[in-house]
Amino acid sequence: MPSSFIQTLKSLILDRVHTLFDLKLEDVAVEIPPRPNFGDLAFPVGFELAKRLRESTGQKQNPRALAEQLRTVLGHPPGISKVEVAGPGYLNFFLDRADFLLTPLPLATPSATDEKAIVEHTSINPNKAAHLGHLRNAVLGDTLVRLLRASGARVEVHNYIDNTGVQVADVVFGFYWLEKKSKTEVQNLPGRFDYYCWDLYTRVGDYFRQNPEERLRRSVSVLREIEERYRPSVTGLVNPLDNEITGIAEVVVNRIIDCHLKTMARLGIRYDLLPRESEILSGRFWERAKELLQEKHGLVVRETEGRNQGCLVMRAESEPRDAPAKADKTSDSDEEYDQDKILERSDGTVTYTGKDIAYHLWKLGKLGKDFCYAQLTKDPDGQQTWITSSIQPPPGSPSPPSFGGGAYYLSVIGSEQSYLQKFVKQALVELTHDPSDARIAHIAYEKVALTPAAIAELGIELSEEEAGRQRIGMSGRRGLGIKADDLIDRLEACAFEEVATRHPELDDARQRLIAHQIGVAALRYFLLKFSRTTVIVFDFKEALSFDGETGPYLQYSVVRANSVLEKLAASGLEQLELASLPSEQIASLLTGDDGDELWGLIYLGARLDLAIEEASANLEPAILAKFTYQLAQRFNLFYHHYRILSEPDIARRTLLIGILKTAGNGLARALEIMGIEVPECM
RNA sequence: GCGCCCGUAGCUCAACGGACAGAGCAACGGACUUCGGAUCCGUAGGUUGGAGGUUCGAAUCCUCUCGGGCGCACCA
Repeated sequence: MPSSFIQTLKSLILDRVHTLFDLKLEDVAVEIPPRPNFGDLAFPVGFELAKRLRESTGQKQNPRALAEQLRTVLGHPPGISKVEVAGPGYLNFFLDRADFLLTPLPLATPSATDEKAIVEHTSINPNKAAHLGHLRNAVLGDTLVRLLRASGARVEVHNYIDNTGVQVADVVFGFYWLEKKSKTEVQNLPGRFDYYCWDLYTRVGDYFRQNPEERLRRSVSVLREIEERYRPSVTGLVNPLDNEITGIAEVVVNRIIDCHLKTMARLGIRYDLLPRESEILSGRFWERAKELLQEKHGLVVRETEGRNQGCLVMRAESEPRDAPAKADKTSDSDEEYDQDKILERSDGTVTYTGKDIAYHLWKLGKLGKDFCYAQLTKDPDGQQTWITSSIQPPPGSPSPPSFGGGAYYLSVIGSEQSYLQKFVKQALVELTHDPSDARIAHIAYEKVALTPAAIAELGIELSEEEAGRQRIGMSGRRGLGIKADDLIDRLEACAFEEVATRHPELDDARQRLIAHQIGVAALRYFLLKFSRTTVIVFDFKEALSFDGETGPYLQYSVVRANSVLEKLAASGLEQLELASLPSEQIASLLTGDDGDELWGLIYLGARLDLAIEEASANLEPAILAKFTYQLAQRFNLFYHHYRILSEPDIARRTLLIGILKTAGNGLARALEIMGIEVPECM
């Protein structure tokens, strides 16, 4: 694999440092200088050298003088026009602009391997409509997938379905006891099923707040019943549909999954596999995982006394493994917490953490078990989505691809679950003997919150305490949130209004397509521009805006570039290949103030690969989002500053067109990774 | 009590330990007889919550402190 241009320069510097100062540095820092007159690549190597030489010789050295010494032995690296020493000890490299434009040097190289990555995202409880908080998860996850694929990785996308949890049980309780509906009635309920469940779920929550004893008697029994159905017994599996309660659960889950997939498809988000929790139970994944865990001495313990008596627990890292549970744990007061994590309850059932460990072992191909699969959907473009199944597929069914067995995995899960995920990761790292635990990652992100004002706008009442707070997190449990489809509808409606007035000549279908593309761009960029650790405080005005730092602004830039190219093609103007120009001519056009400005755009566009690399390495799509916006700004400046079609000088015009194409292509590529389409016009 | 995240312009957010802390929004003032103004330019706005420390260099790392969020279930 060819190493990147930056890597080559680094090696050169390290080599010269070695011969000149007899010093072996492992690496040397590189940065993009803050101002163009500082060159294109800066190495603050003088400082590092001074420090290291002082450590080894005890003598103080001048960083700038050291950089100067280094400069004299660098020679003339290919692609570099000059090297300057600047500031208190920087080594600044100036790229050969014309050469670079004609044959761009690779600033970053894709870290392509043949290994399979498994990315899990979305994973919404299948009992209600998706809200904006869920969209943040899905858009982050989907963009990570696209980002990894852009760096050449093989990625398998999972959307985990917790079809046996309390949330589903609560809605089943609502249908069965509050509404007295039959399985068939639930199946045939007309209208938006996910919206119906959204309201029902809220009503169930209210009901349980008023009748707490009902929760214990009814809902928990529903939960147990659902779990029982999927737990293999000596008589084998029971068909869940045979029973009214589990039948309702099955219907709810299937109908909601269908809604969620449709919602996500609007944003261009798809999945390869939907692993269901029921199959983790019926496939006895936990039993196998438990065996593996117990083979590791001291990793898990069956408590014989204390508050966790009878449970299988995993010791917190902070506590010594072999130590018995603290004696005073029975007398724990309210303010003292037990750090250990229960994996198996005293009644023998497994907790979420236990199931998650088993599931993730399977993801890495370390469980020694597999699911059965059924094809769920097949799109016209051939893309298939599969779902796990409790039964062997009938003969003649399409055979599934090989799922699981990834070299590593990334799970997009809210940061409020960090504590839990720490245990999952700890278990996984121990069981897989993989010291590179960075590749088993919980991608934590913060929630989308609402202001009390926005909640009031939704017509939801708050307690006095909450109304005084600055922001309140979305909660499906309380029906507190912006429903995903509502927001997408609103965005598309706003965009449609604009498109219809700007382009009355287009037919309705095309107007709607463009409005859809713009709405999705606004939403996806809005969710991506914040770094993962930032709590997004939702603001209608900001989210519905198409001006400034928004997705539509990015699209508009590409549309402008495309429009110039169309006009150019139609104009019959004489066109030359950029490569046909003498490089001295290009060089002179890229000199001076004008040249600096043009070069700035060329060089920024070339750094897209660096941004992609950085975003992948940090698993932070916001890095790419911010970069793309910067590139679009720069492009718009260029667009405004230079008339391309009316440029009389053909050499200059050729250069401008070349730059426009490069920048436009770069922007389009970045948008593709963010899942944003380029409309035909805007 | 313990753990994690966050305090940067009026508001919302950026800034691999590097050179003078940058954008958008809001405000105000401008832009060629348009390759489309969903654009561009300018003005104004900052002791990076506070105090110490490490470093040639700190918004960034360490300690303390103040303020906010989230966790710490035989729920997920």
